[in-house]
Amino acid sequence: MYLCSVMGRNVEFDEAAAIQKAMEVFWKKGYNGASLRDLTDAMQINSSSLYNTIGDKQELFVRCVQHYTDLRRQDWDKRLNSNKSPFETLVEYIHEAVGVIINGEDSCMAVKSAFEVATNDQRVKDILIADNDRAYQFLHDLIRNAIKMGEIKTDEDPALLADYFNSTWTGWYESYILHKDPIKIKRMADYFIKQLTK
Amino acid sequence: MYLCSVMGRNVEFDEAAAIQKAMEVFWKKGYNGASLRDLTDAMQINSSSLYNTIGDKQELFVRCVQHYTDLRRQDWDKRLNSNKSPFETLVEYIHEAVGVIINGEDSCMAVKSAFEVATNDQRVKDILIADNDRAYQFLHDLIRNAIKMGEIKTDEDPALLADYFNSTWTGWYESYILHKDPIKIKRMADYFIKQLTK
DNA sequence: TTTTTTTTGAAACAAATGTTTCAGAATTGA
DNA sequence: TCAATTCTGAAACATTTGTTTCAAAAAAAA
Repeated sequence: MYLCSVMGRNVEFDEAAAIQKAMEVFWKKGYNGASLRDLTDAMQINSSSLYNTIGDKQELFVRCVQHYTDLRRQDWDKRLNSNKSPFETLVEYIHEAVGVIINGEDSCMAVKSAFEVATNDQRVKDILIADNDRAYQFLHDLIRNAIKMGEIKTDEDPALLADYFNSTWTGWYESYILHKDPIKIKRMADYFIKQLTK
Repeated sequence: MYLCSVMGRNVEFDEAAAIQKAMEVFWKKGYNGASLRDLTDAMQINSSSLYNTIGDKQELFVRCVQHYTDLRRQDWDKRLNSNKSPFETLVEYIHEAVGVIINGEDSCMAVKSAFEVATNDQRVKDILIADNDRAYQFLHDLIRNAIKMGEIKTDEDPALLADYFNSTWTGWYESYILHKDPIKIKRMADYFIKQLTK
């Protein structure tokens, strides 16, 4: 991708940090709502540097979405490799995820991007599909293992339950944007957990 | 709002038809993605006419979202006033809604708008809240009456179930944008109905 | 008809958009 | 050290943006 070939000056700015900053702008304002000035201001670089190293606005957005989903992947991996039981891990995840919805101020970038640009930009769509598949895998593994270990008793297909929760999830964000009602989200989360255990 | 006071020329274009056209553009491209040229081209009016009768871009968008939610309200009213039983109405609605997700090509404008602009535009947010409340009412009425008539047996709170479905709903749109898998949506819908009946 | 008021169409508006240019600064290897 | 190469900053680029202007057209009331 970037070869520090033979000679010349080195890139001055921290690319990873710049992507992080750009991601925050896109996350908040959306793809069309974020201007290049917004972005370069936050990244603290000149547009010439941006176009030299990363590329145009679309390319930058792709990188930001990729970064966003990478962070999620890391979180899921960490949780899967903990020494807690599957069901414990699942419940903890759901509760923490509710916390993210309630305390976060900008909803979920993956969801926002799916609705705003996934239909127009195939590369973004592919990244979001991969992210969604990993979310599904995460839930599916936990539910399946919880059943195997007898923590959950259900005659329902774990694949269906994973799909169902994976999508249910999105609606909680919308609900919270409109109603800003933490209790409502918590009740729905509790209901979902209850469905698993009976 | 508009008084055909005493004298002068009449408005030439059909405002309702123009709003409908503008709505379709916003629906497809989003608020920031739709330019005034896009809009006036579709509406087949000059921008001076737009600014004279309706107002600026924000005002136009508000009217379009209002129009979108009006159409939904009409649909719910019609269904509530049918001579079918509550449960029958509910199941029919869910199935038709699945059909809209699967066959429609632009997801749901209310959902897209919630994620793109509800956090920035209080007027849009208020319209979407009212719409969401009506959707809740619709589901709540049907579930409550179905229980009363013995069509549904559940020890769960109808209010919770209505909330739950009302938000679940949104995730099915995202799922379909990414995976374009009709079976997946149908299975989730069937699972939801099954939850109600047992 | 004439007068009065309003809408329309085309053009123009300033500001903002995404992107490129290029001279000079900086860093590397020789 | 010097030559070679690359990055940076500021400015400029052509478009596109949302919005306004205004003369001409149209229609209602006098």
